Amino acid sequence: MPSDEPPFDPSDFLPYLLNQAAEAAGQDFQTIYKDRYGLLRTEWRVLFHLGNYGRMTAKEIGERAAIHKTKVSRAVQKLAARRYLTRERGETDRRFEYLELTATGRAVYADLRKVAQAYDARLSARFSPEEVALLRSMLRRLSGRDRAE
Amino acid sequence: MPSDEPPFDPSDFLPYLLNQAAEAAGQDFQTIYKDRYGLLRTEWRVLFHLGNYGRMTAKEIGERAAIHKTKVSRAVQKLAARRYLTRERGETDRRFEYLELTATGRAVYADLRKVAQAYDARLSARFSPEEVALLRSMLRRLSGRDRAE
DNA sequence: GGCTAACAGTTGAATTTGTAACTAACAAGG
DNA sequence: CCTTGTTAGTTACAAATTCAACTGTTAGCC
Repeated sequence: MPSDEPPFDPSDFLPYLLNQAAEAAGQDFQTIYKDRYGLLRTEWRVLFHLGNYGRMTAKEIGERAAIHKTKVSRAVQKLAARRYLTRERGETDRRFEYLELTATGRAVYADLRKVAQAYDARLSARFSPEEVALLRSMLRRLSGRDRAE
Repeated sequence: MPSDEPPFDPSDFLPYLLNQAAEAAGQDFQTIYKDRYGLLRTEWRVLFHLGNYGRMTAKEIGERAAIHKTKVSRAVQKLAARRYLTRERGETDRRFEYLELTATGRAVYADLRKVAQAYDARLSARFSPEEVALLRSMLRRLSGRDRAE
């Protein structure tokens, strides 16, 4: 016996829809970095941030990417074990560790970056440029990382 | 040393953006069903599907909501333990189990549904009706549940 | 019937994540 | 210096998720 009240399809519920879309959109790409380099999602993100912005600390990565520090910590450990990045203690403040991609790490980054761009283009191609632009801006606002609320 | 190539900010990458938005959008609501009824996300989803569409099997739920069968199985077990739903073996085919909310389950559903609707309205209010409509339709297409690709 | 394959759902072991407590390093005030 | 508080990062333990193998049941086909 469904409810008597006006239907409220779960698939109209924004958080639900966002989730479904995010999962579906990330699926194929996930298998690429997983199968090709054995990376986990967090690892891929950390790699991506370092590749794009260069040397930075774990804390910075966590803040920029909104990843919890324990996740960053574990991802960094795995990436370091694979020689994708090097860690260097801060000289003035020894609590920090400066992370930087190795040549290997940069090569992986460059490869995945290409794939990511192509993948993004493929997703975007399903809509008009204006639609995609609006989508991006709305998603940014929803994610609360855009100071425009 | 960031890459020499044109920047490709991770936060421009659609799967990434979708993920961030989904996480942010779901956060507050998650604490509601968690704190108020001790439900896990999957449990809440199963409850919602049964509340909205009425009696159905675990398999149907899994297909509609794109939840893996083991997740559904465990969610159903917890919901049954809390007497939120009843399970009934199919008479013609005893492999199936027909799931249905109890009065308690329906009450929980009704309450959460109200909250969800209000929550959705609050999220949507940040945009124009046209924008929200477009967002929903794009998300549906991305999630691949809309046969329009 | 009796064999095999397919299917709904469950369970167990291995991964992954989340929470909280922890270590090591610095900073500020006395 | 020596407390007290804060910060960057790690670790330990519990909770959740995944993957694969498993049970019980039905269907097809000889």
